[in-house]
Amino acid sequence: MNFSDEITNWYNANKRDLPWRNTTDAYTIWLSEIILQQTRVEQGMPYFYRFLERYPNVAAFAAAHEDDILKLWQGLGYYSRGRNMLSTARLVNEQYKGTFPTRYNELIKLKGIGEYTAAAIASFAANEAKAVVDGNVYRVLARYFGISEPINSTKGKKLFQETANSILNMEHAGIHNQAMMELGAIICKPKNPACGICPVNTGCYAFLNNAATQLPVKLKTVKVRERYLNYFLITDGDKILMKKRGMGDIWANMYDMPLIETSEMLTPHEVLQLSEAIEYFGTDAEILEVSGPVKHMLTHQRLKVNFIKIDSKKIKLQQEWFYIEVENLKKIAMPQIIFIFLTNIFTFKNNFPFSN
DNA sequence: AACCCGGGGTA
DNA sequence: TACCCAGGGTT
Repeated sequence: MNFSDEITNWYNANKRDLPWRNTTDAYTIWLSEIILQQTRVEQGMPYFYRFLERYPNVAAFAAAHEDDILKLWQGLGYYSRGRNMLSTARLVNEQYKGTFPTRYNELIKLKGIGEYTAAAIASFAANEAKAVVDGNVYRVLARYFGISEPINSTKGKKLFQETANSILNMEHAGIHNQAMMELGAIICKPKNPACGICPVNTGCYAFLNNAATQLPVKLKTVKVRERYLNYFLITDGDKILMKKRGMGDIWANMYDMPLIETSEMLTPHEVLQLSEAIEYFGTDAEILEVSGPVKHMLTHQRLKVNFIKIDSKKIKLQQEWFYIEVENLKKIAMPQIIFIFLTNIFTFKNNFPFSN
């Protein structure tokens, strides 16, 4: 048996029962693939069910408002995925009459769909002979063939794609792709791979040369930037002052509170003396309570967040600021750290999307 | 080519 | 802490 047959047999006997594997509907597969980008299967699963229930087809998705998509996406991260999906759903609804395309050359044109996702949808929905290369596949190929070219270099990406193409089962591309990824997820894991029970270990470079820990090779990790965020908790009766974030930074178009970012850690008192703070709140703002700094790690940013509850008689409402009933906070999409903070403060019920 | 975009699990 | 996860977009 060749490589593809070996892993396919293994896959058929050992695969996980995942909901998006029981359909050839391109919309459903698209939904699952976007949700699973840089996201663990277990983490994405509840979101997949919730999105499919709320938006069972392209037309339903296309009719949604961005606020609704972001709210449903809350907690999953990489929120541009949700915004791009809405854009793509609307385009498909118009130009493809609500029928999601299944050809690679059509899919690759759509916003939020790159080489991996186009190959995944095309092969799963229509069995088109396109090889997927995701994090799992990089690992399997690097180890099996002993490829030490970095997976995140231009040269490496090309080489790995060509290698994946060369072993693709042209008649059963969908199953082949699933098997490649499943092998990477279940056997050929990043740490402590289960080489002893791997169906292709007898031909594996890394197994034969005890090199699994050295492969794949990945170029330098990006530096982590430190940011200091000072959020202001301002209430008026049962209302709280919130704002909508703009584009061009983390959490685009989501909601948080009035914010002053500083280049270093300042005390709440020092923050209130900044000209920006005086413009917002005047010179007589009173600090009622302080919480923080709360550390929040993103992939490339280390956030240190202070929450400052103030009482000010002279708040100058800014463009995107507004008061909202605390009861209605559960309806708007917030970054996780804001959601957790406000939940702890107010314990507003129905902690949608997920309280666990 | 380099950088940006989240949140959570794991060793 | 460092690395990874069914990556893609922008500059």
